[in-house]
Amino acid sequence: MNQQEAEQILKEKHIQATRQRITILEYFLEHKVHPGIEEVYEALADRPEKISKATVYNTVNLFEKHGLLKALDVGEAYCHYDVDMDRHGHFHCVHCGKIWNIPYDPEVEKNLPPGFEVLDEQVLVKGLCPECASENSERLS
Amino acid sequence: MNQQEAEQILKEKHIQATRQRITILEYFLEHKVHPGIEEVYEALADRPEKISKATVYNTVNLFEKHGLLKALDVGEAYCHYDVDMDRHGHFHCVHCGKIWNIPYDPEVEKNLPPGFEVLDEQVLVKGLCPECASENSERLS
DNA sequence: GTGTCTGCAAACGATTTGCAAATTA
DNA sequence: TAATTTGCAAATCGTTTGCAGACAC
Repeated sequence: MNQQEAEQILKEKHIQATRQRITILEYFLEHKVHPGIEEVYEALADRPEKISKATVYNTVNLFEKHGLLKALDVGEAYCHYDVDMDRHGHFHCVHCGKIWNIPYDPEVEKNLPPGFEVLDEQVLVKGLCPECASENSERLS
Repeated sequence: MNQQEAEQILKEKHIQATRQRITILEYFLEHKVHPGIEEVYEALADRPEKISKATVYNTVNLFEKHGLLKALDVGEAYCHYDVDMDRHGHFHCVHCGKIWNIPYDPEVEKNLPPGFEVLDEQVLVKGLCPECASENSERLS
């Protein structure tokens, strides 16, 4: 089902729908929780249609250029990617490393001096997720 | 003047005030507009007290750990650093690469589900600065 | 004097790239 | 068949690290 959806999306964007590109986009559609390159590569390694890491990199860059994905850099060594293009921010737990989507109000642009043209905005909050926060307070008590 | 200020700050933070650390912190205090490692290194290369790039890296990491600086990743290959620890966001011009400080209202936390503990937040807007935006519209007309 | 910091060069790790073989239309 | 894409391995580049000598206290 996602296979066909992925192929359809690629055709709409006028991106040649190769086996590898369909598989990678399908993976992103099924795993919207911000995978990294390594994660995509590992996940697809055991499939019959083997995909090299260079292809994962090139494909993800291509997708980003066409607006199918957004890079999400939380300060780790590598980058995460996000297929969800709706406006939302991210919460990054500095303890367990998990990333959550969070809502935020559209107020950034109203504070911008005139003349600036907005193309994209990112809101990133770092801290402790509920689980890690409670672990932490237990340790202290 | 900044020399003494830098030394003072280091002592307050209980960081051993070496010649290199004072020089690097002094540079950041004089250049708050988000320098990168390379920029700091190049700027201090002609000074009598030569500073290796490894030391710039180690020192900046040390400063960050002690809360003197914040890393600012706008998606370029390398990182920028910001000594201004007051709450503010950044505007990154994707055309000329310049970075501006911008204000934003504190509304992120109120949208956060309960249990999340905030340590830091970053607001990054990408787009065209007034200069590049007008250049761009001229080209189109 | 003793422990910490610096500089150098080598190591590292994520990402990109050149090119021949494979795949797509 | 012609043009594009893939896979591999090598290259790239920002950053980290090991270690001997230099410096701070």
